Amino acid sequence: MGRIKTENNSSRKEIILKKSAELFKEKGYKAASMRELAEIVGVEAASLYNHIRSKSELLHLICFNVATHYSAFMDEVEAEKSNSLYKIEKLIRFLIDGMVENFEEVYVCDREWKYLTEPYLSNFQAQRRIFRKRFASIIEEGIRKKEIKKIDATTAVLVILHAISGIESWHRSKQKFDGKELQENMITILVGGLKK
Amino acid sequence: MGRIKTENNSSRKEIILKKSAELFKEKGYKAASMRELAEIVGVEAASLYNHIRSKSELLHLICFNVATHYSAFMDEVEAEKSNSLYKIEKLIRFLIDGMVENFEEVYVCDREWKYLTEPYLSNFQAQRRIFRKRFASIIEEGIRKKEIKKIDATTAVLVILHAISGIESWHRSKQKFDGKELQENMITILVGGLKK
DNA sequence: AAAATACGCTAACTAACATTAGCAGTATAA
DNA sequence: TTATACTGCTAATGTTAGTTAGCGTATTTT
Repeated sequence: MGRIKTENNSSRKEIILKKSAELFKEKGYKAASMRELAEIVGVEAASLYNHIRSKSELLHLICFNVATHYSAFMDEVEAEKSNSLYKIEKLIRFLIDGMVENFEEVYVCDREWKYLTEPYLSNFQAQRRIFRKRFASIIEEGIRKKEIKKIDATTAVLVILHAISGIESWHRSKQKFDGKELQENMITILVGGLKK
Repeated sequence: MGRIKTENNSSRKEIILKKSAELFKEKGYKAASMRELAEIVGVEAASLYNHIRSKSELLHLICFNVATHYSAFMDEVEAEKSNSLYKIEKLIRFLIDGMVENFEEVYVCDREWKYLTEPYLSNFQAQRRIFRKRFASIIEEGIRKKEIKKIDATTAVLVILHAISGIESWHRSKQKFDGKELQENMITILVGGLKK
């Protein structure tokens, strides 16, 4: 078939990874086959294994890339000296940006992580739990400081995260799509719903 | 193995359907196998086919049960003579109730519908599109009547629906769980975010 | 230029999958 | 009680899956 084109200093493995995220997003991890992936990449299925260890390696690379990215941003936000509502707004904007820019990876991480194998599965779940707890702490801080309504912080986190991960439907319905406008609308609804 | 117990006037087919929803929810449609389902039901895999036509029939029965249920409730709400915010609150409560009471079916309908086969797939997508449009119309009506902030109604629908479908995480984190409290928190955040 | 490594190919393997055929026992209705 | 439909079983079929082995060619390194 010919070899994988390796342009703009991304390795062959990175190309496979990127294409696999697109495929996993479209078909779902289980329904996506290595033969399909190979065809997209422009190579025979067996050739993929010169670059990757297994199908499941692709999934866990995708998931942990996203998780690490999220965790790093949370570090930044926590370090900041500003009120809780602003921190939350910043988080929401970051998450929406991530959804818009790295759509496939984030989507796969959100919806397909359950097919991770041990020990990655447990590790991933732990990271996710921690992220949510840190998010909830910021909300609780806001409630204590009377910036935010008295609500259950866990539920609020859940509402925010799932509202954002739902952006995929948006993607499908409007092809030309204004990330900024989306952000402003969601901030209005979500931050508006929290503000006292 | 023995035959399927058919207690409290539910047919064998209904038992299989119920169990399949649980299995599809836990493993995902593609990853769930008929052999697993058979074992759960207490029978050999081949025996299932005395009651159902195929694996995919199970999925489309689940999805269309939910879709029909949703559509019927939307009829009710639209017929009502009340302000938009109240209608929206009613819809949100209904959707949360559905998520809490028929958890598996709703979850599967939400996350696994893409594995429907034609012509069911197109049909389902159409029904879903219509439901969302009707929901958005109620929000737009509220905006016109100045009950609701000036936001993009489509985005608002998306935020609400995905926030609710995210209740699954809740399910996992707290086993003993108060549906009413969840409802009040979500109404506060979501309706609060819309109200002018 | 020679040696070593990277890469892609064909062919094959094993496992799991949904589903069907055909047969036997069991409940139901005549 | 006999006939009919129902329900379950074993065995088998055809597909598709992920992955490996082994070989040849291209590229990179020495």
